[in-house]
Amino acid sequence: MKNPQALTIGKLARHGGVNIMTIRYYERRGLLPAPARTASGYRLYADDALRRLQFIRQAQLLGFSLSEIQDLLSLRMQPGTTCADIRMRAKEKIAAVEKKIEDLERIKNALTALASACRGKGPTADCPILEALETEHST
Amino acid sequence: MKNPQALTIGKLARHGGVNIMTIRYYERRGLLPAPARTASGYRLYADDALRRLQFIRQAQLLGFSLSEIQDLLSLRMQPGTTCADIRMRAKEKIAAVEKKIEDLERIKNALTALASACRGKGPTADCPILEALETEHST
DNA sequence: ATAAACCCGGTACCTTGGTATAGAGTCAAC
DNA sequence: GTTGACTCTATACCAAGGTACCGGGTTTAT
Repeated sequence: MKNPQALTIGKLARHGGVNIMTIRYYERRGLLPAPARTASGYRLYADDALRRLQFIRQAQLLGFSLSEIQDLLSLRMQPGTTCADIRMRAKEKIAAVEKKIEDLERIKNALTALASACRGKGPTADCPILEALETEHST
Repeated sequence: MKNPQALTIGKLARHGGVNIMTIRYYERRGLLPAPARTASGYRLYADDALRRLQFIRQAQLLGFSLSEIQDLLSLRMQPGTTCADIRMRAKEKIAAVEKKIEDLERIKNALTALASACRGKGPTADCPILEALETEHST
């Protein structure tokens, strides 16, 4: 390991807070480029691999799937891609997140209504929650 | 088919709005009880299977997983289960949904901040969205 | 110099909620 | 009385995002 910034896969994994298998998986998926190898076949990563890993994890935290992240990464590489392209992806994701939030709000309201209709005592035979579940119902 | 209310799997599927395979899958998972069979092995369902199917679908719409639905169903069967037990499941689900909403709100806010930091023109080299993704960041 | 820790590739497995396919048997209608 | 629609079982496959195991080779530390 002559290169001072070269990381073995284990070190990259520890620094990046992921599992070694995850790194190999990302490489298979094309999210991480295939790194240099030692004579014996060990992967050797430069620092940019760590930044790439961070990119992936941050994007995941923001709700992007690995496929979408792949898309973001390849956009970034393609010359001619503009900031606007990236921003569009972000806006699309915002819209998707908003939709998911709305769906969950609807679910929450329906559940809350059911839970408050149930006075919470007695046998299940006449539980309004169970009853409601047995009948069609525009949630 | 002497029984007037007996349904073949195909009819049950159509009435319930699901795929035939889904019904068999629910049976394998234990969500639907194994029905009676004709001499030739065809499944024959009574009307309560349809109600059960509706229960499952409604509960899914409310965000319950199939395992949780299984739990609800077996709770309902157990004598001694009270309305309060059911209500507790509903409240737990409400809390989980609320947490998911909060997570998504956080994601949405982070994405919105990034998108508005990006003026949407120029090359990707200095796109604030991409930059933000490369650095650790308490979302 | 030898044990511990590391790494290799390949493959299989996990969860969730189904869907598809194959090859066979059965039922209803014309 | 045969064609077409239906059903049967068993097994495999899908997305998504990994995780685990295996049998071997390599490095590192003592």
